[in-house]
Amino acid sequence: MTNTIYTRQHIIKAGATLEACITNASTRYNIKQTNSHRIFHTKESLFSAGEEFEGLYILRSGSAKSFITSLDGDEHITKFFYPGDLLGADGFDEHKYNENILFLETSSVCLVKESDLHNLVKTSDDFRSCLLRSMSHALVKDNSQMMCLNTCSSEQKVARFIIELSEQFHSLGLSCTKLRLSMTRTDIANYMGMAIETVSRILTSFQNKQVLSIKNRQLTILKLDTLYSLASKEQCSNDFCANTYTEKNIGAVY
Amino acid sequence: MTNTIYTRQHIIKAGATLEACITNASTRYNIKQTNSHRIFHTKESLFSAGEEFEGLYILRSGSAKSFITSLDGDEHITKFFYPGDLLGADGFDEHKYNENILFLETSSVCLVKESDLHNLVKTSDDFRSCLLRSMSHALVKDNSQMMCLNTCSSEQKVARFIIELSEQFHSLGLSCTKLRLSMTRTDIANYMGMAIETVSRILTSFQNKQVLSIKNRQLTILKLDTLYSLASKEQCSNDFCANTYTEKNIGAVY
DNA sequence: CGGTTACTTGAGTAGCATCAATCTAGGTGG
DNA sequence: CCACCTAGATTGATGCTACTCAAGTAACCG
Repeated sequence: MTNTIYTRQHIIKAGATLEACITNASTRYNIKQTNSHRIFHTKESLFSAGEEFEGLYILRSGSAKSFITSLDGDEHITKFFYPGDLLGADGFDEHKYNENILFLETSSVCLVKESDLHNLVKTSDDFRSCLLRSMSHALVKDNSQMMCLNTCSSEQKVARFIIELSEQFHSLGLSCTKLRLSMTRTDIANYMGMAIETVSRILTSFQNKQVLSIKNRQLTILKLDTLYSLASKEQCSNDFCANTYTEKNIGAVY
Repeated sequence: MTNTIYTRQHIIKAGATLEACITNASTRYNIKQTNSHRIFHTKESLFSAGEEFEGLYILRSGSAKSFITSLDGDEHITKFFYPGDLLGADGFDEHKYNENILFLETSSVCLVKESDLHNLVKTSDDFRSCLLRSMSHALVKDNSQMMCLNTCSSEQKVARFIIELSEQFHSLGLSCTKLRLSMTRTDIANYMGMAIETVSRILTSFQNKQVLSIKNRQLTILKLDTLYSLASKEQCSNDFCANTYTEKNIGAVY
């Protein structure tokens, strides 16, 4: 049964299910399963924009980032990936990958070759549903990310980023309050469309508010509910935002 | 043969091809074709977020916008649609539509019911490829839109918006220099993440620079190449941006 | 342990949003 | 057919968010 109740984090499930589907369907419909597993290390590349599309990858462990490059050479991070996530779905378009994937830590992936993919889509109802759902979910996430980029203040952006991460970790069965960031501050800033100094300042202000504590890459969320209210729009209008830059001056760490 | 050479605008082709695929495949594989055609008028809604997913729509004529609503009720336009575009692909995710679609003018659509969709994907190689390509292309476009929102100045955003529109029109066989905007300035501002006043000011500045002329919704591009350079990053750094707000004061319309 | 990369903090300012007022066009009803 | 009304668009003045530049500190790696 694939009729699970779908939550906000279900891309993970969909991803996990995808892999299950592959195993199931391969044996059931007697499809020669050629999906290979590989391990990569920090800063290694899975593929780059322009390379021939070979199939989809499922991230099994670790984490990665995808980025595209503008004509003038600067890079923009489009997404961070965690176990269960699908990599390379943008490759169907022109039959070559559209983005670059770099691993943020030691990670393992599993390749589903294009030919297998088509067989699986044809024969397995589960797999077909999973794949469509997974790509569809990516579109949904893109929309909400775009809305955030367009309408959120920097403070809200950082709060949202941390919450998203926390939920992601939670859905993977990890702690949602104690997390290790696998990306740099620069990566976060780039992804969220802000200056690295702003990210740093806001994280410091969150620490001053006792909302979280962060040392290097080790993040502990102290007040999850406050973080949520910082991420929502109404909350911000009066005090919080204004204080981000000035609170040191009025000297208060209540 | 679906192995066309893919250009920037090929989502149109893919959309068009999609429809062709449906017709072909339906007759060839004897699939009961239940896709219905309907006509909508300005400001009418195709579906709203949360409604049960029934299938995909292909826009045949006219134009539409999609938007999502945040918790505090404000709306954010996520995309504009033109003939050939696929509507509702985000519905696979939770089996309900995720966004709202409103038509910007009198338009017609064609529904491909979910059941038909699955049959087509199973039986028709062409249709399957088209669908995957189409969804994949949406992901690619999202990425470039996000990069634009994150890194472009307001001037670049407006320039890019117009160029995108021009290319869209061109790929539809219409003039790429004389176009009628089907959306309001407010819509453009919302989509591009800026204030409506800023959009208006920049359009005025483009007119002063003789790059384009715009009267109400009727836009004529006078210098396409200049527009392209305004949209690229390097160009902006020195003169143009600084002058956007001040050029009137120094009084010059060279 | 020197060199590089990552991060923090401060000061100054530009770009753009906001507020407010005016203008225009399209639609409606008397 | 004209006067009115409302939504859409323009233009100006002002202020704030967040970027840039700059300098210093901390962590990491060979």
